[in-house]
Amino acid sequence: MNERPFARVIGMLQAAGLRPTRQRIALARLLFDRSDRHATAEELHAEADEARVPVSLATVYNTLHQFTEAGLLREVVVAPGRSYFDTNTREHHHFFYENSGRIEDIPGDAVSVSALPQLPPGHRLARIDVVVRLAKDAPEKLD
Amino acid sequence: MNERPFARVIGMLQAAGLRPTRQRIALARLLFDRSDRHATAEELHAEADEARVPVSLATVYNTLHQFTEAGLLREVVVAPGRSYFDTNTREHHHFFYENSGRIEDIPGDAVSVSALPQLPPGHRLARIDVVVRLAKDAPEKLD
DNA sequence: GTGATTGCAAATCTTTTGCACTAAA
DNA sequence: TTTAGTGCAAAAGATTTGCAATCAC
Repeated sequence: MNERPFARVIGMLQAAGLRPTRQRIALARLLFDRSDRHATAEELHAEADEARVPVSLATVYNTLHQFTEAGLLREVVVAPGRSYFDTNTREHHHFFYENSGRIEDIPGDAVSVSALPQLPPGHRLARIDVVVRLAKDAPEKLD
Repeated sequence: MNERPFARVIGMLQAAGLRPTRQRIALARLLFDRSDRHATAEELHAEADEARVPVSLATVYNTLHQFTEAGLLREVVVAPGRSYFDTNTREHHHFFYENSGRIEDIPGDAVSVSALPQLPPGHRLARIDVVVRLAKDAPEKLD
């Protein structure tokens, strides 16, 4: 196997102040080798198993949150009962396919908020999330 | 007490095709006697108990979903692990106070989406949700 | 009466936690 | 070594479901 990806990922972890352990390296590779990824903990756990890197689900959860705190991921909440973790941490928004539960980035600034409301006193803007919810169009169309 | 509210609420339920049972009437009154309400199932259940109308938590959940399907409520997802039900079903958006977990309507069209992205084929727009996430103001002013 | 609705408790699902064990520095 | 990180299994929430009892029509 080549080791370029390992090196990149190890550097990324160290830069974030996270010890590059076997499981963190494996999860980071799965997450960041593809951009604009929206993974749930469960999905990532399954992928790790398939990739022959056994990691406990608890560690997947811990790791996702550590990555999020370190700014490597962004947590996206669009559906009740589960969180998605987005490898795209730049400012952007999402399509949400209500039928399949899939999330997808809205490219570039194809959507933007036109006017900012007056913020309540004592508060600052943390982030604006725009979710464009999509339903299946016609009776016979698939997702 | 007075029975105007009962009549209004019973009519609302019947119009929605829901049999006006004691617990649905009680929950509807709690929900709709105040506008722009954002209740969680747990909160509403507690309120019902306080109002001396014992309703099981399961029924609260069922009722909230029935009301939502009937178009009387709108489910809002902003934080992992819990759903809010909004009595305002018109097009509008939300402030989310990250510290307290509170939701608040953004008045009028103080916020609006400027440009709609091209929708993926086979899909139609179900809804656009804009969440303006607020954090407590920092001691020092940043930019 | 008859079918819709409710309540309860158990079941599910996602996520978190406590703690002994293991591995990175 | 020493300390951070991991795994497991149990716990914690939030939500749902199965089914007998109850209520609206």
